[in-house]
Amino acid sequence: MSVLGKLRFKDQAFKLREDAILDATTKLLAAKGFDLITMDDVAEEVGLSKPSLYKHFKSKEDLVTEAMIRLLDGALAYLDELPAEMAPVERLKSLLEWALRVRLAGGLPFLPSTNTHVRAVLTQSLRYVTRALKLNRQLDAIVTDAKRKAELSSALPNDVILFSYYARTCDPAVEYLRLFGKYDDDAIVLHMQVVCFAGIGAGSPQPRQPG
Amino acid sequence: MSVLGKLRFKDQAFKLREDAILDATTKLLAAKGFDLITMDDVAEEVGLSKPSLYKHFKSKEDLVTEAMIRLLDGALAYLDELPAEMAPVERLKSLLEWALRVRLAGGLPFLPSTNTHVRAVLTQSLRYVTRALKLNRQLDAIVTDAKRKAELSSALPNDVILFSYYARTCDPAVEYLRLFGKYDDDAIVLHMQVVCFAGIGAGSPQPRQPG
DNA sequence: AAATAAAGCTACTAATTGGTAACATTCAAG
DNA sequence: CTTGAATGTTACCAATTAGTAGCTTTATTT
Repeated sequence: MSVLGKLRFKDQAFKLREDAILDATTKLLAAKGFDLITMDDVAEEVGLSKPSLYKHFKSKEDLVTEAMIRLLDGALAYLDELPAEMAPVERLKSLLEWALRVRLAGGLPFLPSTNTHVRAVLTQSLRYVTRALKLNRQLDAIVTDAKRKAELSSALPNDVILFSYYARTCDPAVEYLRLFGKYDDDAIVLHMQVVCFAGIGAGSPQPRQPG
Repeated sequence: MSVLGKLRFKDQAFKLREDAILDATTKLLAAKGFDLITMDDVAEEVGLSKPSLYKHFKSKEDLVTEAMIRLLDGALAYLDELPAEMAPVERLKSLLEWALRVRLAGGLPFLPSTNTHVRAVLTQSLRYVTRALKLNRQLDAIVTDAKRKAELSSALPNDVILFSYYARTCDPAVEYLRLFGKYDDDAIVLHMQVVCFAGIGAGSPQPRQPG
């Protein structure tokens, strides 16, 4: 094992620890939300002392921002890996399903929904904003394509569709159905897809078979 | 002016102060959220010292619970005053419009959407839970009626419809469209109604003319 | 083995927050 | 006018939290 190998091992250990911290942060953000999560919580969840976290992240805000950046990267990667021949509306449905399943597994939506404080923090990060704009551009293009193919409502402006779509990825109805309903994850995802694309009004629901 | 009149005047002053406190609380809850709102904030907004708030409410939780109860009472009252001959789906649309306009005016949705901490606090109050269940029963009956009249999707279970409906009353897309779009309140309400009842997919939108 | 560097922790600091004690002011009763 | 009650405030308390100083432990280098 060469010196280079040893250095890599140490770097790997550092990275592993960093990922463990980010995992714990994501889990706690989903459970408690940004305003109630504490660095003590994260430290305890990882199994380190609080000051040790500051070897990896310079502040709580830095930590949360990096966790959210990782989520956005996940969504961008997911979009990238969808088959090129997939119809635009199917892309949107697939990403929505992915996001909902992440949430049902205890994860976070890839965009913060309502917390103005989080938003203020995140928009201070160029790395975060760059990714969010990239994702938005890609989804906007997909929406435009889907409209052209009569897959999405042409009566709704793109930004209305996009913001509503984002809101469906973090729809609180998911938690309520989980807590108070009798549905498994597949059923919840299916219903949420219907609600997103066909609404709750009378019409022809367009269910997508769960993957 | 009789002694009784004086007592009533004092009671009125007390009630006026209490309403001012609740107004301030509602405004701050909408702006900062439950976890970031402080009693100092409320006191400053009202123009009293913090300890004075405790003459009216025994804790921060009591204050917030009463503010939310007042909102629920508002929603129940609004439902009550709708014309008896109004179609069920129109009732739902009317209440959604009311809720959205309240929010666009700086107010709060009548049900908390995602904050588990708020929910835990509110469910400790019998007065709150009683009202929430009452509203839910009324809306469930309306949904059942609307389904019978083929106004709502019969493919979606009632609770899916209801939780989605509640989520639309606090849809974060409203804030985003307000912040980043070029829409006035009427347009936002109209779009949100379409998104709620017809979804974002291709179909026949069922716009309701803004009142 | 000794010295140095890196990693990790205990103990601490400053600031904030919900709520209270004690004091001050205003109002009402005698 | 004096006294007591009611209302309101300043100052304070205890607990919590982000972040840091200084100490300890572990790993690496000489």
